[in-house]
Amino acid sequence: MAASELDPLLASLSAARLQRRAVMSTSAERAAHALREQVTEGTLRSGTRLPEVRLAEALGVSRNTLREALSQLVAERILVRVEHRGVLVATPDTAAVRDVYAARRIIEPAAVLHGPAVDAAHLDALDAAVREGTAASGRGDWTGVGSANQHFHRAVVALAGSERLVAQMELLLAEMRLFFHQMGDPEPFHAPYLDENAVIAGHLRAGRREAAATRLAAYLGTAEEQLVAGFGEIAERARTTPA
Amino acid sequence: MAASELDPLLASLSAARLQRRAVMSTSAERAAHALREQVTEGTLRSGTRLPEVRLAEALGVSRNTLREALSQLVAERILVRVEHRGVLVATPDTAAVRDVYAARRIIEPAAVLHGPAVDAAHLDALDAAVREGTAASGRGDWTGVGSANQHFHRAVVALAGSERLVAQMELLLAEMRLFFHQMGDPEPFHAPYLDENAVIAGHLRAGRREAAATRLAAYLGTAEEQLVAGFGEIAERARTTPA
DNA sequence: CCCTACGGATTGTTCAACAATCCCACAATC
DNA sequence: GATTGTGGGATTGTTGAACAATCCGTAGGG
Repeated sequence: MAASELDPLLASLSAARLQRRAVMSTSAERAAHALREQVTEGTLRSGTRLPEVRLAEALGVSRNTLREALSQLVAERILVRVEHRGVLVATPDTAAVRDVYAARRIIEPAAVLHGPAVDAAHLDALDAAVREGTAASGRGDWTGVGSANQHFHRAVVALAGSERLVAQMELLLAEMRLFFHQMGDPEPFHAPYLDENAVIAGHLRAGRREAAATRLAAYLGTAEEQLVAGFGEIAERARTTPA
Repeated sequence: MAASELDPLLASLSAARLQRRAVMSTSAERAAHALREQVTEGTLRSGTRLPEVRLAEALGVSRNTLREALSQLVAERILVRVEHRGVLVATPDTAAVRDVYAARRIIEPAAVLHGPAVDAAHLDALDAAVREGTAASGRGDWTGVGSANQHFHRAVVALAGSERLVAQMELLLAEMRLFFHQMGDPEPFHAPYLDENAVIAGHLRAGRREAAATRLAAYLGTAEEQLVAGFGEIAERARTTPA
């Protein structure tokens, strides 16, 4: 009947409505988004307390609404809540680095090896992230390189074909931003991996999954050790120069 | 109506609230815990709406506190929030099953193969879960078998040595409970896997990681197909008997 | 130097209210 | 008869103010 003519239109309309909803969202989500950005950009540094009243005023929302936003970020491990003391920006330690990398070493190589969704779209996403990284590197924009790296690893996990796995990976990657912000000079933690990403993307495009997986696994191992060493230096400095 | 269906539940919730007060810290967490339990136990079925005022009264907390709890459960994918319509118990579909299993097929075999934490404590946890399952099966307690199964797979992922990965796995397993509650007869979805769990635990205790991993991967494949078939039947029934 | 009491600040939680939005039933229209 | 307005009621999103519980720094007292 005429309904079949109408169906695609109806579908596009309802899709547009959902999208508008997702963009506008509720004020709690907007507040959470703003805070998350401040933390991942490094404007809010690890350990800073977030007093509810002042923060609520600054964000233009009520305290109750703010608390919903804070709870969400606590669930994402970006913030930490201490009872009757408030929420603070999480301060990762060596154990956090080891834990995150233990998870990544399970997920990422397995996605590369066994992911069922190695198709054109996902390969293009990988290449796009690689290009984004080299472009940012050319500008000396190391924060940009960090974002590009994040996009690369999200694209890697997307090969598994699971929205949920990607969402969980994004939590790990957001926590990684906290790691980097604790390092002094970001360049040595990002620069060496630009070429690695390109090589891995090339392997995958050529169908050499095992090569890509082993390269990625090695990559994750050295990156972890480098970060742990960085945290060791921080601890050393804190020990020798007490407040 | 849905109201009369909800009432006895509300009563039981308010009864349990005194019990938990001493154990858990904040009342938002207590409320979230109580609700999560009701959903995973199957008392609250998929699709039921959770009106804020009545639920807040039943749990003995204010509406604002309840909203914090609901937000947390929404983040866990146990509940779904529709703007201006409220939160409902999530109703998974075939896509959700496929997505969850895509994630599990990445994480679990990799944890078995490459997990660095295959020590006595973790092997004991596996065996304990196996015993818990056979015991529950002996009582004909299929909900108990489901819990034991959940514990088994949590123990499998714990081999990876990452708290965060275990936490993420627990979200997937909680969502699995929703799948099972939509199936009519739980037995065929739990019984076949008791022996499999025992075999896998045995392989791991003997150091045969590859054998354990391949067995686990096959296991996950058949379980997924079985669940998808179950959901197909539900859809079929809904199509042939319209409301 | 250690302990303790005290006061201010912050959180945990509640309550009451209002606008925005959705749902449903009913009337009006073609 | 099916489709389209059109209230009215219920529910959510959000706010503001309030109070008790708890923490933290500080000032005395031993």
